[in-house]
Amino acid sequence: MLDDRKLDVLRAIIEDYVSTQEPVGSKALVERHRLGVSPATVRNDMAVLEDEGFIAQPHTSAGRIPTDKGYRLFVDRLTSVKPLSAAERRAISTFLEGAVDLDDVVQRTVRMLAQLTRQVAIVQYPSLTRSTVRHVELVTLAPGRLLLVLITSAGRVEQRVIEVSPALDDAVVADVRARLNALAIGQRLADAAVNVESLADAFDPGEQSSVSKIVAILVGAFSDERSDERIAIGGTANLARFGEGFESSIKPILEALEEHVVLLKLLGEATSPSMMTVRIGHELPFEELSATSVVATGYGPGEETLANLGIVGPTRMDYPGTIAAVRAVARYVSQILGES
Amino acid sequence: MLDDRKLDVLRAIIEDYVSTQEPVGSKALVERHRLGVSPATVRNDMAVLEDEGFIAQPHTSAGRIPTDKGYRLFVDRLTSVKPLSAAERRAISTFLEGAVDLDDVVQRTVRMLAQLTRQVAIVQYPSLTRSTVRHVELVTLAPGRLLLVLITSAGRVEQRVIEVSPALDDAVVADVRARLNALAIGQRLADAAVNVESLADAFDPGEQSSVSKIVAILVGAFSDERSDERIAIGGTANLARFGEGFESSIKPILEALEEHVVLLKLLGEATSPSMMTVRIGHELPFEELSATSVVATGYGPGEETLANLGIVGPTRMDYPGTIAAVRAVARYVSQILGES
DNA sequence: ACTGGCACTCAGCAGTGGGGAGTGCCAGCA
DNA sequence: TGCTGGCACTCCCCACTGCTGAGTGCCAGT
Repeated sequence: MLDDRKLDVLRAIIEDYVSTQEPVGSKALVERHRLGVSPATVRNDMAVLEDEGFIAQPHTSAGRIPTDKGYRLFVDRLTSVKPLSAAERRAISTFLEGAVDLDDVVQRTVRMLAQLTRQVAIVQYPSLTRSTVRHVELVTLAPGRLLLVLITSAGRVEQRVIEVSPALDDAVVADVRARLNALAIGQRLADAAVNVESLADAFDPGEQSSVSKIVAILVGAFSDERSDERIAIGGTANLARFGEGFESSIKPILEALEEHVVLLKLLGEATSPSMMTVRIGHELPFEELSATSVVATGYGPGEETLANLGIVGPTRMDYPGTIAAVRAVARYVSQILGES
Repeated sequence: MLDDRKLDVLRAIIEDYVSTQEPVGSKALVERHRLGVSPATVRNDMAVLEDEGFIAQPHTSAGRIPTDKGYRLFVDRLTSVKPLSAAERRAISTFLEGAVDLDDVVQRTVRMLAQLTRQVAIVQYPSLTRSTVRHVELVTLAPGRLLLVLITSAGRVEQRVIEVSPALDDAVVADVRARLNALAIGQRLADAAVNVESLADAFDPGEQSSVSKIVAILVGAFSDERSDERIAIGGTANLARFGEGFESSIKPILEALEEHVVLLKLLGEATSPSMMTVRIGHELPFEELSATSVVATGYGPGEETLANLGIVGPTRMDYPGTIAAVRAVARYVSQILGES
């Protein structure tokens, strides 16, 4: 039904439309691509493609534009990943190497991604709940006032100030600290939460209430859902560049960018670093984003996925290039996280 | 030269223009405002105002719109702050009270500000260099691998991982920690940096190199300029709402929002919490932002200014309402920071 | 000093009429 | 059977036109 030439025609239409942003006609097609057939033949093919729903006409006597279904076929079957240039790879790697802490890694990543793809980039901070405990620190700031610091394998640091009464004496604090670390280090946060739960039992009755408060707050930090929602965004200025009939989509996108919950839904379920998720137009779970596509993937050291990153742009985008860029950035940042 | 009625006319023009976003004519003016004179008289006044540069005509036979100079006169002399409603005050206070840490305070503030003003809100994180040291903590993660945590009076926490060789023994680490705190607590960061500088001299030759590395990194953290550039942004979706001939300004604004250095310049020099800075159109140091105004102020406990916050919006904005909202939010957040 | 009246200007809008890009279909040819 | 050239048709886009109405500046009168 769809022979090779028809697929070629579809590919050519998408390529032209993406670069010119204008409906493409049969004549222009044969001129720009060596299809080896006449415009009339292409017209027949186009009619079939239109029947099948891969392309559409904005109005009679205009060229064709790809539909979401057309793009879908294109990314699934007509696309070969085009590797980044050596210069680009070098740029990514040196730029990311320069990061000094996790925050910096994320900021640099989002910048890099926005720059490479010329789209709006989104990077989720490494998930707390999915990483392991590297260290727990407990410090007396003042009598009865403690600072709890939690450091995870991905380099994230969370801190909480705790007021306890009665105040704990330094030796007890040291003891609590040692026991907490013994129970938690190397564990996934969820498991660590379970492990430390009954720690207070080991202490004198007079200290138990204070210790349980510490434990409660630590468990709270271990399982804080909110902290999984931290996100960095970059390249919003690219929104203005999309232009040409995309204006009406800018508002919903800006709104989505403000709502981190929506964003997380856009990035989608965590996928392994080697899997790319591409969702096109109406495939997204939001009506207003029907002119928008999302390209996302997971990242994290090894095959373990700590969080997602990706880009948001118009359905009319350069999928092969974008996919390659997202993948490359995900790999580099995974590597950086693995080293530290 | 500019009698009271002319000023009334200017005020009326600005009010109407801000609410309708359309050039306002003499007839419409006398209908909507009880000026007590005829359109013809108003026309004469308008001619004078135009000569003086306070208003302009987009084209002959159109109404007048205010110029930047007109807005300037308006905010300087024709405006009385309009207090927020009790409900708004209550909303601000309860919403900000709920914050759990500094990050949360800043996030909530920027949200609140965006919501109240319906503009793009910007909040600078409390300056590191301008606050004082609350606590310095030094923790051994592994032999030769230390974690340095710096807590400031505003609740900011910075951490650094330090590799030292030879490894320091726990007793020495405790000693360094105690001395650092003795020298730094309560000091402004810049002073603390000076104080700790020569700490290494007090240690054995074998330990000196490691200790000086710690000191160097701490001093680096004390005086890290980059960290003064941390900024939170909210309400970008409001950009889409400005609409109507403002589209061309969206791109420069989005670009400015990406460049934190530019943003800081927009927020301007730190002003005391009781001073408002209003910069209108061409008064801003960026050509491309000539259709944009910035309303900003400082915030921080007492009269001490830790950082700035403000909003960015079209020159055509409701200045009295916006100024009131920015001021109110700045006061509340200052209060919250003072409590903790 | 203010007002009513009047002539003038000009953006915006609706209506009009080519021009051109693109299509669908058909008959002819390999 | 599949490709091609030709042709009639559709309809967006653009430039042009004329009209309307809001708004102005000016002047003479109170």
